[in-house]
Amino acid sequence: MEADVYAKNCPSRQLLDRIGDAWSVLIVGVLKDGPLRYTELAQRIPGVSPKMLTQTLRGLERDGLVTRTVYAVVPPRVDYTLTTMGRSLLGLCEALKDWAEDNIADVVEARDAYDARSVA
Amino acid sequence: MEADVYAKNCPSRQLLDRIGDAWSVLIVGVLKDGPLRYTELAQRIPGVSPKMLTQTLRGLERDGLVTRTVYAVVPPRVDYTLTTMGRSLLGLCEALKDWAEDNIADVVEARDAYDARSVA
DNA sequence: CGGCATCCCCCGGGATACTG
DNA sequence: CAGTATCCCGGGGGATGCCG
Repeated sequence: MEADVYAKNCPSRQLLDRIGDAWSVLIVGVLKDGPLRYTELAQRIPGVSPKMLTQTLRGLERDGLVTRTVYAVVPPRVDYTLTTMGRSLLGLCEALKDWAEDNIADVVEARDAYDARSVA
Repeated sequence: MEADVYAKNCPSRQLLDRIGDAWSVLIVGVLKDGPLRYTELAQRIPGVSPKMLTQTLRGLERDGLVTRTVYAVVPPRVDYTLTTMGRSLLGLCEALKDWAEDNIADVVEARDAYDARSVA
């Protein structure tokens, strides 16, 4: 299989979009220690709307990165877990997260410098 | 510096968006072997519109990941190069690209299975 | 609890055309 | 060559409200 993200119509480009999506990265990252319920996910990812949370989870499930388990109890309980493929993405997500956190200071500085230049 | 992508208002989230952006990943990846001109970039990234190319390059430049060098010649010549920080992203971009290309087959399969289930 | 439906607004981003 | 300018459409994504 010769997938090539530099090929215009290669589906691997869509995949790049998915794993680049900030919500996806955050969700995968937060699932690293085990299954979480819908509400727990919402709590650990401040700022995510119910809509985006559901939507992103559905996408991850469809792509085989996350498993959705429904328990037939009252009140309802739904667990989300990483699949094997999802777990293979963990390293990348953490690296992404670490890089962002390590370099944000320099980036902010670069932005200020750039913006100051534009004004002048 | 305590950056935390899981903090709602931390600028590192914006950074996550930037390095997650597919165009950014592709541009950084294609610059790994050295400087390229605007047109060369356009050629090596099929499907990118002039607008998105310029816009993404400006963003990368502003964030201090790419250097833009203008030569005062006719016809005009502009080179784009990775900065040191930009180069520090290279490993990540390649890992992203590799993961996408390695796993797209499984993902497509998972999607088909998921969609078949929905129809039924 | 864990959603899905709806409304609605904003803007990302493609296509096209023009300029220094 | 390396953009900028303009138009325009689709959809991303927030807010709200309802259901099993």
